[in-house]
Amino acid sequence: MQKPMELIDPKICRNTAAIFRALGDASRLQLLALLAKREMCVTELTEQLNDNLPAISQRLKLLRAERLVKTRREGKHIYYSLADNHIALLIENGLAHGSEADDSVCSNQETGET
Amino acid sequence: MQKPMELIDPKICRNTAAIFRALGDASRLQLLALLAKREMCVTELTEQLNDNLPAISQRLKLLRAERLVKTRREGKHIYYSLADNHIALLIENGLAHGSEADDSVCSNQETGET
DNA sequence: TGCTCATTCAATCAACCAATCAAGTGATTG
DNA sequence: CAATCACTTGATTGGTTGATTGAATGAGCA
Repeated sequence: MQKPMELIDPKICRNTAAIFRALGDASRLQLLALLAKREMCVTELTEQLNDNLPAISQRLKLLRAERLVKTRREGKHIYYSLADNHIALLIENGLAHGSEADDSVCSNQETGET
Repeated sequence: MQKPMELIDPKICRNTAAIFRALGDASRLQLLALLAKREMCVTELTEQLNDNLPAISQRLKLLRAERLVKTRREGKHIYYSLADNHIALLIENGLAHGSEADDSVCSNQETGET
């Protein structure tokens, strides 16, 4: 056996993996990309994403648990935004890579454009 | 309803999410971090990570399917390495964020250190 | 204070995921 | 060409995850 190499601290590893896992879903990613532009409340997100409200609330709950988004209450509305700029960078970075990746991974080729 | 905002192309979104999902596991992340240093064959990875061989092979299969790693055969050995530098950057970036994150997320505090 | 709107929470269920083990493949060596 | 080494594959199985529904909460307004 070769000399053992330095491994990453397991705690950090789990932490980081949790962040990546939270980013690892198309619906959540779309949601985050929207929040990267500006803060929004659940209702507006629901309309923008054309999805049902509890589902989005559920996703936001998960993202909040992983501290990827933060909230701000204003009267009746609760506004969501990205927790910090680091996250925005990570998303941007990932999307850049995801864009240039080949399309042979996806079997369906709907454009989704209006 | 406010004016609809530009959503990300669903195909790109799924693609990116798939990459993040592949990164979203502590074992795989540790594996990738090791490969970020230098290419290695399965046997060596098994020793370095102190895990069983089929498990690691299985993880590599998944990572290969998502094109995060690439292989190079040399005689009996198959050497694995990161698919491209973009991936290395993404991992580095994520780990940086994962390191500075608080530890209250994890409920168990085993160190896992030998 | 009671009503309503915006949103969250809790529980259930289906789908997906990853670990494991045994068997298979493909390249080198005698 | 048969054996061995290095690794992959396939099937199973237990554990996680996410969607859904309906009830609950909390702020503002009459």
